[in-house]
Amino acid sequence: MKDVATAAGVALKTVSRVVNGEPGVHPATAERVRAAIDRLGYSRNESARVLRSGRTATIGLVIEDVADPFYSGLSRAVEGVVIGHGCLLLSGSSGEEPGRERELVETFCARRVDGLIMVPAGDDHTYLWAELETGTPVVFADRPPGSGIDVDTVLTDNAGGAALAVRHLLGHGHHRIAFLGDDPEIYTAAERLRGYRAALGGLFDERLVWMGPPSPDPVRAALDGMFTLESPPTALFTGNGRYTVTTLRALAGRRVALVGFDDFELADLLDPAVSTVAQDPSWMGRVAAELLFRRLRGDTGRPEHIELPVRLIPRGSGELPPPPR
Amino acid sequence: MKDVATAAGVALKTVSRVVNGEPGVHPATAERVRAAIDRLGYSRNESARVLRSGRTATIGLVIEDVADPFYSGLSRAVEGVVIGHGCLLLSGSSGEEPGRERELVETFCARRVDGLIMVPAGDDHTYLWAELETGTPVVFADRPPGSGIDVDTVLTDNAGGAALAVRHLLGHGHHRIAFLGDDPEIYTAAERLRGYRAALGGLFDERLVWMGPPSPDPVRAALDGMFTLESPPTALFTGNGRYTVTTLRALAGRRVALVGFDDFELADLLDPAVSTVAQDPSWMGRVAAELLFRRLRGDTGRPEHIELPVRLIPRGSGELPPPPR
DNA sequence: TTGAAAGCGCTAACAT
DNA sequence: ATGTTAGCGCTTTCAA
Repeated sequence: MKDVATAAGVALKTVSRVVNGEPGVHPATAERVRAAIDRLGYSRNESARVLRSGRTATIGLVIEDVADPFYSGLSRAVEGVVIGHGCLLLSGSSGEEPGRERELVETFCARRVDGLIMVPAGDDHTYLWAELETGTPVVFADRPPGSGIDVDTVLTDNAGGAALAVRHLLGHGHHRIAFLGDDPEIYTAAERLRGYRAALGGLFDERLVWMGPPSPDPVRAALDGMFTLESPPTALFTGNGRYTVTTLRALAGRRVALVGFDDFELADLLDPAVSTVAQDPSWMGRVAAELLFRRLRGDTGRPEHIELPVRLIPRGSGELPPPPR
Repeated sequence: MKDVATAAGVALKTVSRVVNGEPGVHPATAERVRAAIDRLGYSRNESARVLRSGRTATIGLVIEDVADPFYSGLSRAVEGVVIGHGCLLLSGSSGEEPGRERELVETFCARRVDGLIMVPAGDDHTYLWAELETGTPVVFADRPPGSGIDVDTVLTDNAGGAALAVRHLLGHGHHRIAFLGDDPEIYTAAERLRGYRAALGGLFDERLVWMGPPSPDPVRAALDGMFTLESPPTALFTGNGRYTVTTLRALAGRRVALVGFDDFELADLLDPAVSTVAQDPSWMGRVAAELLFRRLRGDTGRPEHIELPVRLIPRGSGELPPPPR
């Protein structure tokens, strides 16, 4: 900046004004400065600007895994809003590990992000206290913060979506509906189980519930176990997109009624086409990011707790009737 | 840092030493400092560190779209390597717009990233000259840089993969093999067309080639046109994952032999299961990132041009015989 | 083993 | 409309 000033025959501050588009610079002077900038290939050092001004124009995003379509969709939406506000996005994947989540958050905070959006992996977020006190806004997405923290949160109506799926299957004559989902330690899985159970009421049978990681072998074993019960399931409700796919593979062509939580590409091309309870990851990302920027603009209202609705997309698999007895 | 120093009764420099794990601090002193750090909830201001030291420990990644599984897989792999080197990843999507690509690169450079990995959207990268001269290493992935720039590059064997697909279909008795792919302005699309054409030799017929954006209506129209030819195609080769899916939808159940470039989840569950030419996005990401860190470690050898092999995964659709005449 | 001082490149506050 | 000065929080350099 000093060199540009010398080259343009002005003071350093004038260059700063031009670079920042501040008013009160004579057009001709500004032009001279811009010419010097181009000639010297100058570009402002953001670290220095941040150090002085305290504003980084950076938002941190912690998700579970960029390679998961749900989170990459969410990322893309967050990125869009962030860019639209002239900011840059730092992002990282926790891989469902609380320690990694915390490391990422601490790294982002050390870089003085203006705000943070996170899909938590752990359930203890008291380590955020210090940062929250300095005024950095934090928005939780997809899963709520652990106890002791109350900030803006954007969730999906998980229980409602699960109930929707179960009622849909009940409506098509099923009484034995199994649930396969993630470990209930994961918030969304627990909520979906809750909705499933509530909608089933007296029909609930714990032998038709299996929760664990969505790996092929355990899922196949679980299904085999259920199908050899005296009164086997006639319909399945799968707790997320990965589960749906793993389950479909394990079924190996057997035609069983199925509704899956999470929509996925190609659901319409399978045979039967797969009925799903669809969340909208872009919507969640957009809402979370907008909530964050509202805080950055100075909104100090009470924390918002938004629950996004889901919709059931009937495509065939969820409308299969129970087999005749 | 000053406050921590005061609290611990040492000089500021000693705190700096402890924070950076520099040697030459008495264990007891270090312990006092660490206690003060915890008590005060201190975390180092990275901007100040960067300003002074010049090293940001940050890598920039420009891709086409995080929400595309190919690029999200690549991102995840890059992130892994970057984190493993104690750095942070800045990433952004160009959305296939050269202007946006350049903006992202400039933003990253203004933030003084230590290095850059990019999937270019445009074909003029002379704007990188200034940055390259300052010693910032740049690695191109998936597509090569425009002329005038020679840096490390990691590509897929696009032409070879296309030829593999075509030879596979020829081997199953097809003579009329259509190609549907992106606009040849996109490097990978042009290369795949080249491989397709080379493998077909005299059988090449430009009426069986359609290139454009992978939108449902145009693709359906193109297919309809080809299938009403006097001598219609008996097999299709689709130029990327999105194309494969769009084409499958447009086929609406018609059984036509098909091999798609890019593997995708669920390819095995469709009927017929889809044969693909599989690239490995994670591998590409890892190789690109490792190339970058090699440069950051000071390797000044000539630019590397790596071409990753692909493999054909036969699943059924590529092995369908031509219909009897 | 520890500390003091200089200064990275910029912007805020205050002149002129 | 333009310039001057101080200082953001840290690392580097040099000294004790």
